Amino acid sequence: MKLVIDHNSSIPLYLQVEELLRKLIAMPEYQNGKMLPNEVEMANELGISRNTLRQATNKLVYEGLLFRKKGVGTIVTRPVDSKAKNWMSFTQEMGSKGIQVVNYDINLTWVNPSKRVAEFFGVSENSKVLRMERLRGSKDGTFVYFVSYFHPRTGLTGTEDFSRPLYEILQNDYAVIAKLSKEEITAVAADRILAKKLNMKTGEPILRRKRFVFDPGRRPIEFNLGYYRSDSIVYTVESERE
Amino acid sequence: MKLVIDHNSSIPLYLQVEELLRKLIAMPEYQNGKMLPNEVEMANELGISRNTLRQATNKLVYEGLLFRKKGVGTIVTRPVDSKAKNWMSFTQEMGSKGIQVVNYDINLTWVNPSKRVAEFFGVSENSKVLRMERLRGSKDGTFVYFVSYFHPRTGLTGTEDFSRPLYEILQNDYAVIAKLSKEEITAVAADRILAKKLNMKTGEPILRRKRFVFDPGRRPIEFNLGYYRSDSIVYTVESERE
DNA sequence: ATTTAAAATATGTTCATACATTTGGACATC
DNA sequence: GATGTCCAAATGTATGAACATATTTTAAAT
Repeated sequence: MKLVIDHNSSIPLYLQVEELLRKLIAMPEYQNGKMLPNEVEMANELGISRNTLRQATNKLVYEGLLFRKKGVGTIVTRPVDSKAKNWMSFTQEMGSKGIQVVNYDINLTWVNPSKRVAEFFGVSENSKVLRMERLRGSKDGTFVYFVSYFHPRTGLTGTEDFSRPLYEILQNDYAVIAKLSKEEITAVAADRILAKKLNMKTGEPILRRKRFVFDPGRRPIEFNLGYYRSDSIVYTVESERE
Repeated sequence: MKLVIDHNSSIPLYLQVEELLRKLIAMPEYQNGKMLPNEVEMANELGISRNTLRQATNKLVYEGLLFRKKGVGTIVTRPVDSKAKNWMSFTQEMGSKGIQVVNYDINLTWVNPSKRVAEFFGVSENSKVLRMERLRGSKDGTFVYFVSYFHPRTGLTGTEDFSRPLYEILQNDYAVIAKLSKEEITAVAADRILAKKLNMKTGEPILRRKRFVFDPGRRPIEFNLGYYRSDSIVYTVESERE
């Protein structure tokens, strides 16, 4: 693609470049984790300063369409849309409280998605999605939880270092950014299987969380289903209204 | 307010300034449409370049906390919808789904607060707070929940029309505005009393929500403790991150 | 072959500067 | 009083440069 802008236009250069970048990263050859040309080179090619180019890219970075890695380059995530903050992964949540989290068990298989999960990912119920099951808890055994993560096309192989937060793995290694999360929380009674996993009695109350995770383009990237021993884990929400 | 930053810190100047600005615009004298000092002057005062100052401001502009008017200045906006659109009172939630909510029982008394509630309100455990207990549900009996509301000094008398949403009553009649909410959600087993109220069996799982509510000045205005039959009520959360 | 060190590469931060554009007020004019 | 002109002030756009820092690649040393 030829990178050209109009230096005599009344439209500011940085806006022209922003538009250009949007078109650029929408092209197939830039989809999904590809790197943009480096800043200095690209600025030269466009006949603008590096600062002006950065002014253009900043907007897209903020929107989550691009993200920059110092010393490496600027990487295309996946398209469109943005807003604000909140939520961490559980490792981080626990880590920030000085509690060490241990993966007791990790199980990786390809399975047929349930109807709802298939619908969420927009795939057939006959297709396969990656399911990662994790039993996790603190070293001292004061809390335990069990989560199943479902992934469609993210390219996870199963050989990753899963002691790192999952979102970090996805972002750094696969340019997939978790941006929006919708969760449903209910209380359920532990069945035999769960009770055994979580070291509690059948029928005792468990907190169940279904989480639907989207990338900046509102495309589904993960579904996860978590069961938490509620005597040890409290789910907290903070929200503000206008 | 003295505008000072640390030029020898390892934290980038623009981030320091960003934090500073956040504090600045949170102050009463900058609330609601007030203008910030102009860029050139402010940059001088901070001992940084105008560019660096703008880099800091940009973030807040993007978040909607500030907006700039060319030829005029930079203006502090009204704090608008910074986090989740999330949380309404339950009446509204249900109302928006076309389900009619009925107050089966309302109980109003003055009680001593628990240790945590006393701490939250900043009052003594020997003082009295208003407790309003509500058993509510749908007319057809498909769901039921039980909530206790605790209020310190809001002036509620108990003679109000409680078919209206509580937040509406507080806002319209007492100029108390619920702005921030922190919630803790756990799963617990129904005890005899709760089981009877909610028409379920002892030991069955219930969703318990503790909610701490603050006004715009971060002053505590309500604590409430809700128990929800989880087979009929799902708690949903939607959050976005940067 | 493995480890270490250095260099190359890319983004990150910061500054100084210049000119453009928009707005609002002062002032003169009709 | 209404209108128009001009100026000052504030943000908007753009450049060029320098150095910092993180990452990867390359080369050297062991």
